[in-house]
Amino acid sequence: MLETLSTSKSQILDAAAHCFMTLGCDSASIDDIAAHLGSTKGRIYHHFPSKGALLSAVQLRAARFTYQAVAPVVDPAAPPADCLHDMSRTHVLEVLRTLPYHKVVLQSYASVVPKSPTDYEQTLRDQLHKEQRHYASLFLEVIKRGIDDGTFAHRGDPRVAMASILTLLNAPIFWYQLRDDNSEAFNIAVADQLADMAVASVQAG
Amino acid sequence: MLETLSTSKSQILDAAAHCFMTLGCDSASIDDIAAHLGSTKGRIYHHFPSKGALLSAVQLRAARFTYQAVAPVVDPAAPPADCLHDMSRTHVLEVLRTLPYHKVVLQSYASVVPKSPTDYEQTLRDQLHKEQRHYASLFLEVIKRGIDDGTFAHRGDPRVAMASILTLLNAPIFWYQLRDDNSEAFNIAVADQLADMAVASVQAG
Amino acid sequence: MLETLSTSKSQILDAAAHCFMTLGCDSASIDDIAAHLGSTKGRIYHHFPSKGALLSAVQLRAARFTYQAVAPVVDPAAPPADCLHDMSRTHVLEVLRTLPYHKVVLQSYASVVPKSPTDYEQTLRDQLHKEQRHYASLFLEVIKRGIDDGTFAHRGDPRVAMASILTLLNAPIFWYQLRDDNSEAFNIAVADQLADMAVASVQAG
Amino acid sequence: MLETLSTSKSQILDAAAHCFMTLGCDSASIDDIAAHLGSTKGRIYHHFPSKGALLSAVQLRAARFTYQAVAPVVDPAAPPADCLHDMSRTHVLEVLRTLPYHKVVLQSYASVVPKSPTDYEQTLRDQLHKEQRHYASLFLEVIKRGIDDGTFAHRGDPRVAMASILTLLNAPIFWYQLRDDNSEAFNIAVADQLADMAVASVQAG
DNA sequence: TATGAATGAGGCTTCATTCAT
DNA sequence: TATGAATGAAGCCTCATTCAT
Repeated sequence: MLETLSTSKSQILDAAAHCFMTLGCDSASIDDIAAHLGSTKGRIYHHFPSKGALLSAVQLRAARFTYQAVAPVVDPAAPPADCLHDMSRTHVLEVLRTLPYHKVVLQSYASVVPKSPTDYEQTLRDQLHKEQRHYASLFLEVIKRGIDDGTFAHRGDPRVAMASILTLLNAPIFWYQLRDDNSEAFNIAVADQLADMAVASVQAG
Repeated sequence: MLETLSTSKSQILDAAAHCFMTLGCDSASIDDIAAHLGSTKGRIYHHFPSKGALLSAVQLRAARFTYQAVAPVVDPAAPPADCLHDMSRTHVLEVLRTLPYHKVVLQSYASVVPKSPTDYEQTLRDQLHKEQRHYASLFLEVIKRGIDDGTFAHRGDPRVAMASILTLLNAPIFWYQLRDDNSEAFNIAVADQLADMAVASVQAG
Repeated sequence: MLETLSTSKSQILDAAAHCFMTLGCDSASIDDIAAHLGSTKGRIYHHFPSKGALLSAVQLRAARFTYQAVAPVVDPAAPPADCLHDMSRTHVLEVLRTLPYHKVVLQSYASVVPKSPTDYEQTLRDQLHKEQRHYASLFLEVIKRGIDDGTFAHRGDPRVAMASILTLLNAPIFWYQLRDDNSEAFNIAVADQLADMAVASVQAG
Repeated sequence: MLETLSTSKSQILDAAAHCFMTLGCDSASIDDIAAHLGSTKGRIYHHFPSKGALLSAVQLRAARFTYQAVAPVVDPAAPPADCLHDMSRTHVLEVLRTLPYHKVVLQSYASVVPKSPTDYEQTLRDQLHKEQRHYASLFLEVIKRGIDDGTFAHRGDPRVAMASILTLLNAPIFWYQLRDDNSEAFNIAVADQLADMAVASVQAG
């Protein structure tokens, strides 16, 4: 399931993520991506059967970036508030590190099903949604645990809380600008501030 | 500045918002919108000079929906926590009421500058950004006021807090499904839960 | 045949000639002409049944401008060289005076039959060609007279000579720029130079 | 600068020249040209980025046809009258040989700047004007030489004389009909008559 | 594996024209 | 007489995709 990617495939995915981010998923053409790679589109079509498949591959990689970063810090034995804080902080840092991929995911969250997806593309999309749900469940579990032990307030639907926290943690996708002078210290400060807010937003009064 | 729209223009905007939401800003074609209207695209081009201008008009309307709902409940004399709660609750309710428009705004937040915008389109986009900044400043002011009087915690940059809260309040855009059975009670429950979380996320520990 | 035009019609023709000249016969739209008039296209359609009819009316007026200027100076009793010189000089001066109209004629000389002309439009075009042939015959007659009496050289086909001379006299259409500082003296100098060249080009060596 | 064209590009240019000539620069559609080629418009857009670029390429080729024919007969050592006669005769013969291309040039002389030219299109147009000016200078030089040595009359501006002669030599573009029975003898007769007229038009009385 | 030519469907836009008022 | 809304046909151009090499 988590097969490693060839160098060529990985290069193509980076270029695709960059172009999808910069120009938009729909506006970026296969030619744009090929130009960014310094080759022709034939190369892309040898590795990915269609534009939709390429897009899904980018989104899948984005999901796996955060999963692989956050999963190790999940600790069912730790106090829920501490655990949620660690997970949140790690999530934000990873999102900032691999921003283009997550900007692409955002665009497709907003958008909708393609007009006529291939079977293969549909399979990829199903796989993506499955992994996204699994990742979200990591956050849902810790929140439920906190509600059960009284750490977190019991307000409305826990799934709404989870979705809202994940959205809050993704907020930098909207305003963070990739620059050369983005110091690691700045990223950490942002991650800490958002993790604090995330925990506070569900903490019992 | 807030000129009223002719009936024909307003109908076109509603249809455009619906199609942009359903099919995506890029995928939705002018023909799709015309078909939804039951007329020809000539009608659309008689009122809007380009697809980009139509999109900007939808986004501008979205910004004005929330502004006109929230501005009246801003009360500089009220305690910051109460004020922020009222504003948040009102914001969420208005977003749920006019969801298609805000889904469109989300998509264009994610996306990027069009490849070659007209001068006129650029003007519309500038106007939109100006009104969006003005709206955001309403939230920034109350947050600053709360930090100053000790109600809210002083964590990092207040602008990051403001942006994160607005993103959190917009979270239903990602998961809320328009249905016939969406009771007003459900909307109010969601709005209360999110307003609670928003205030808690910045409240002093 | 030479019915006088109403003021409104004449204004429309001037605007049309200006737009056709500036933007090109095909590129200039009825809206462009209406905008130049400061009204809407309805006004144009009240006076001219179609764009083709409007174009033909402009061309017809151009033909009549030169005819009405040159016809009076045709003098079958004068020496052919003198007569041709007077006609040529007068032609050039009139062309410079009513340049927009003649630029339009040039464009349609170059271009070709419209794809599907109306009967009415075809009638207008036939009328135009008839008047153009009649005007050309004035020049052909004096050239033939000069060849007969030995003033002019007998080289090849007299009709080729006539066509070439008319083209030479119209040459300023290609390079003359309408400006505020085009003095009458300048126009006269150009007219004299071209009339000299025209006569010399056929004069017996 | 004078790169050779691929076979495919050259075929496309021939078809374009023919269609532009037959139907007019504006009326001829890319589909018309593709139909004339027996292929799809995709093929044309693979080689030329826009209709304007295609038009400019045709015009550039026209300019180079006459330049490459006339440049070899320019002889600064020859008597001006002889030199001008040879150049004129050669020009006319070449124009008759490659008539479609020159009819296209005529149309665009008459017409005007496109409404919103691309940078690339503007570059092509500048290149064209540069080569046209250079070609015209060949004629201007010999005329000046004739005026200096007394062969040619000194009437007005030499540049007006040059422009008028070139226009006179291009006159057949207006009336010459491409037919199967256009004998070479006929072309030569026309070229001789026009060259005679051209030289006579500037000869000292 | 990669390229360059070619296709064909579809989208945006323009515009002459008509019509109700 | 003039306007403003609306239509429908057509044109330019883009682009994902295929194929021969």
